[in-house]
Amino acid sequence: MEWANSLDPREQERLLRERYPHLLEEPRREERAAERGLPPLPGAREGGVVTRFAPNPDFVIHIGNARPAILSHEYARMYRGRMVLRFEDTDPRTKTPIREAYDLIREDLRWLGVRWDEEYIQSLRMEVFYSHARGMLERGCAYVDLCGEESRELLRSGRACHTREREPEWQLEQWDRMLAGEYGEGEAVVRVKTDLSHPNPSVRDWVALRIIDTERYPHPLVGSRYRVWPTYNFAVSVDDHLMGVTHVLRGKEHQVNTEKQLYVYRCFGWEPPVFIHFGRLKLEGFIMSKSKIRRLLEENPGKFLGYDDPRFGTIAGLRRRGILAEAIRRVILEVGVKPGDATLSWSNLAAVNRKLLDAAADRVMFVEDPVWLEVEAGGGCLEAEIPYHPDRPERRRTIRVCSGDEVGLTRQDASRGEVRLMGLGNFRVAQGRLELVNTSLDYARSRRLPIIHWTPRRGAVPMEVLEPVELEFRVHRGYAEPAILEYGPDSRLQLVRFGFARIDEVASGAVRAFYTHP
RNA sequence: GCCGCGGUAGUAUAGCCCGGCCCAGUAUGCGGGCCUUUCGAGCCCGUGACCCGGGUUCAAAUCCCGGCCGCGGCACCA
Repeated sequence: MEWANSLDPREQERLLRERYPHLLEEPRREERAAERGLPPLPGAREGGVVTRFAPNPDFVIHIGNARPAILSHEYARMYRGRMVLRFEDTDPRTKTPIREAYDLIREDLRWLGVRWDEEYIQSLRMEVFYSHARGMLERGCAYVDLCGEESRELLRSGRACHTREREPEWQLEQWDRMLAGEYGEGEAVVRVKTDLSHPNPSVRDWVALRIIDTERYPHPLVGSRYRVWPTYNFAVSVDDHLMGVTHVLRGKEHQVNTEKQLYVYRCFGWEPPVFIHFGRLKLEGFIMSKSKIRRLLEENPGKFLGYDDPRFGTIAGLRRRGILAEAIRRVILEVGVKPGDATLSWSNLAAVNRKLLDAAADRVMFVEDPVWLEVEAGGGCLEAEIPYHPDRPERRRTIRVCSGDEVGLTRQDASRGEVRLMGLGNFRVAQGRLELVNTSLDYARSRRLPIIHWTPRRGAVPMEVLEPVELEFRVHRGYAEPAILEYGPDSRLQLVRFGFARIDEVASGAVRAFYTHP
């Protein structure tokens, strides 16, 4: 084994091919297995799958929300079905939608590669919910509860408001009164008749529609046009059916909601979709919670950059840090639809991202906290021709360095004695100077000289790389070689021997970037 | 507290439905080597897991029972 390890990889492969050709077949089969994506969807048939992603536009989405979005999209595509995007904005009071969030969510989804075929906004479909509320009342599946607070007590002990027993005509009359604005908040609600002895009290005669004073809490899209609003469970049931949704993929926090929603399907005689609930998805070391992020933003003005701060687990934050959409897709597809919770490790996401980035990102030299040393090259000049990417040697820049010029090295490299400056030549560090030994690469190899990154002082660009560490930034200050100015914001680079980074801002000749990962 | 759902290496996942091919596969991490004008990538080797306890069985990660732990829900939120 030791012998085999000491061989050149090419030699290893050659020997393998010669002696054990069947072993080389093996990886290909495994590779195919690894690419086999999601498990089949129960009850799915080609062309007959409709999925949906239904966010509340009260904030941007995070990587946990990306799971249902990506999975829904992926399954719809897998079966050549459709995907619906539906904004669930039916609570202008406690989960007030934000006007900008609709677009921010669309943008995040598009960036993630999620394509939807239809889009709906629930606050624009109020008449649909009203007519179905009427339908429920007509059929005796629901009633108008006029008991207010008392109902909660009643329901807790398996009883209900006396209006539950009234006939449909009476219910419809009350319903019209609700719509006419004759009742205030809390005075009248429409409840769905369920099993009053259901073990979960919240399921017992759950509320389908309630009154919200939109004069006080206007909705960002429809203002105070409506006072009667459907609850999540009612709106979802109606819409999922009307939109032909066949498969609902959502987190397990919705398990109980599924039970509630089934009452609506039963009332109308609709066939319910297949419900699939999966566990929570967290990203190690990141804050994902809407409320927490909002609080941090409010309580520390100036400390955070916004909802897309790279220290947050929002899609926008990960994007700003330099994570690629494809990396997020891959890890989410790998996690799949298990009911258990999953905590993505950062190193795992980083590894997937690195693999993708490595093929694409140009290599540029950035020297943190440089030591400037004067070059002594026998009075002459040297030119370093360095490819931007090892796989594309034809694209390269030239850096010219003459005797008397200064170049910057990291403190550590400057204390090494003899080094090879990448692309330039071999130098001895002595008395604060860099003395040229020769330019032979073979020499550097035979002496096993460290091959290091560097920057000329002339034209060096001040650069700051911000590395997210929990809720802080570790700031790396230094200088990058002049070529960095060829890249604008949103460029993703590999800073040689430092790590991957995404340029966030280039202002007055200085660059600010975020450290993505090693 | 009540209801529901889960527990495979540091992390994620395969296998569990239909017990043997699993002294458990893969990815990532970690350790080492080779290669390479990067401490990156690639290649090779190694490392490390079936929550615990009973039971059924010739045979259990897989089936049954009990326990422990984790998560979710218990809104006129979504």
